[in-house]
Amino acid sequence: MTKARPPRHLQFGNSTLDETDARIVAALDSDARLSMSELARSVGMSAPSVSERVRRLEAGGVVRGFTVDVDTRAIGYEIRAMVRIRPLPGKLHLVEKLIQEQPKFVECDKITGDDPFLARLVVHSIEQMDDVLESLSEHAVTSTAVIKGTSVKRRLPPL
Amino acid sequence: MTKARPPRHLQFGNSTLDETDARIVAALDSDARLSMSELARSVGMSAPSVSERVRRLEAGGVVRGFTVDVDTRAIGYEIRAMVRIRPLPGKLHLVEKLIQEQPKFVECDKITGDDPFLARLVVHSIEQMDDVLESLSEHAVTSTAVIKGTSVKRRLPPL
DNA sequence: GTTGAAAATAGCACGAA
DNA sequence: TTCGTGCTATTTTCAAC
Repeated sequence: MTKARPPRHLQFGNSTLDETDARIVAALDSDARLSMSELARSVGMSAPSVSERVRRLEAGGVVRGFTVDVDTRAIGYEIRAMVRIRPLPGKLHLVEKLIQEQPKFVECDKITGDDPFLARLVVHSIEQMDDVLESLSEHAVTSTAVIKGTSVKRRLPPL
Repeated sequence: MTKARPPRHLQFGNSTLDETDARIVAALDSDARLSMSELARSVGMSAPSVSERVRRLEAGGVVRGFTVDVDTRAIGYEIRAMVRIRPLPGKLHLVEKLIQEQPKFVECDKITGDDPFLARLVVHSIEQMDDVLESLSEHAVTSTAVIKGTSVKRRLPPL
């Protein structure tokens, strides 16, 4: 009896990608709008094969979708900040809802430690940042660190 | 004398987008692989016009590119964490370099406050997380918060 | 910004390895 | 089961307006 490799459709969920899938994902990460033909050329396969692999990567949950990388500063959001948020006793769910409903919070993770939330905030000005933080002050304590620059731009880990 | 609106090609860099551009960017954010035809239909314009607007959004720096949203858990990175990093005296640049060269740090911002760096880390296991933090311990003090979940998935601020 | 034609591409069925 | 070929429909691109 030969050592069975799990069928491809079960390989997603915890495992690694094969060489070809990794190259496809990496190529799409640098330009998600590549045509299937270009993609196929860059990995040395036919377009239908690549197309099918992308479909499976999406179906398997590895690829959640394709998005645009917008420079928020270019549209007037001059200030970015990371805000740690500690709701007052009994206000955890209320505060989470307030964060979700404030669209200038562009991302928020629930984390371990003293502060349950860590959120990314973009605003047009310091005054506007103060307004947003002020609107939470009744229900939570916040610690804000303004972003001065970027050391590592969002990237994929090793595939 | 009529109140002059700045010409479109100078509008990027600090201003807001017009209604159509905002709809285009929002549509691309939810699916960056939409065809120009579909995009054109959704905003009620011809394909060449939409195509030209997208080209200008890229040239103007509003759109930096198109990326894929990968679920790192689906490829085995079970643990995500936010790590605050405070280099020891004189080691700021060395530490920044170490962060940049560790591909499991998938993002890192330079921030104000006691800890100069705030980095996002993805790892396969707690043991692997410890390895990464250990590799910095000679040059920096770290504070790690494991991500338990997400309150706000990365999204665009109001356009 | 729109239209229309030519080139490129995507999607499908089918056959080969 | 995965990949490649050939077909048709759709899309992209460019020109002219």
